[in-house]
Amino acid sequence: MPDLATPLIGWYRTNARDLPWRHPGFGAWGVLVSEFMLQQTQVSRVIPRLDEWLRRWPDPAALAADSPAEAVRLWANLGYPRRAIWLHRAAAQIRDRHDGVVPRDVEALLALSGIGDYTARAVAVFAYGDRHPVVDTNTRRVIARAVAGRAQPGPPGRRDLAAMDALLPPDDAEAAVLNAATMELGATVCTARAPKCDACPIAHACAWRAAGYPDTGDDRRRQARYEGSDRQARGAVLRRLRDAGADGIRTDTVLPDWPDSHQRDRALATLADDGLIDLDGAFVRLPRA
DNA sequence: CTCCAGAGGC
DNA sequence: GCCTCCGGAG
Repeated sequence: MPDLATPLIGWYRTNARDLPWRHPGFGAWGVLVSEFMLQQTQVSRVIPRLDEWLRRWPDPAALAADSPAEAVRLWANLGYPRRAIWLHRAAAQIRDRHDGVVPRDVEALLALSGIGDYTARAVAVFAYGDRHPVVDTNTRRVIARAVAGRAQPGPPGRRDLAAMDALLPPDDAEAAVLNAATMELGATVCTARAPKCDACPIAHACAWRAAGYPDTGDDRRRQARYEGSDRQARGAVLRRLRDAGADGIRTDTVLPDWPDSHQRDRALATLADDGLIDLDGAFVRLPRA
């Protein structure tokens, strides 16, 4: 296999975007919060929310000492608000298990709520400089094309970690840069829709290009329609409660004109299950604890 | 419409 | 393996 690491690392040195979490001394807590926010959410939408969070909660103990309700409020419109609850729980776990210090060990990170294969390794690598494969949707697409010669990656799986691990240089610091560089290439050059192969530092070694850009089919799942979905109903309930006071509102005044009353009730039940709201008799509110 | 620095439950 | 979970940008 041709060496992809050297040209990718060289390209990254001069083409990386200037993002807050890449600044030296940003800190493991900042990296952790940014990675939670970046799960399925674009960089441009994360940056302002991240700044607000870190000014209000500069360390895990500060977040853990505040209420889940405030975490959900400041999460605002980032989407997937369970992440705000999980991050609040993770902050309490860090306080209780790790003396308030974001752990460095991947297994310890994986044991925190809301942290999976991607986020655990992203923290260990980008905050602490250790050597692990970090695989996100960008990395999966770059490997699918450059290495496997396919237009799109298959379903995510364990093999993705092994594939990235095989590309990592032995040196910890260089491996960390390659992880970041591969993600960056996928985000800015080897994009899903219109890849800019003319600007690609590994075009000469790309298996997909060498094969003539075959359309290898697309075995990805299609995402469900949002309009009319339970997710839309849940989002509407939470928006209503974020705007309400700490005491919440009467349950029968939540989305009174929602077209499907069963769907509205289902949204309330599943939000309560997720710990995103408290159903307290005739009242509903964001969770105080 | 698709895509996005995924995770967790089953 | 399968599915759900948000919301904005392109």
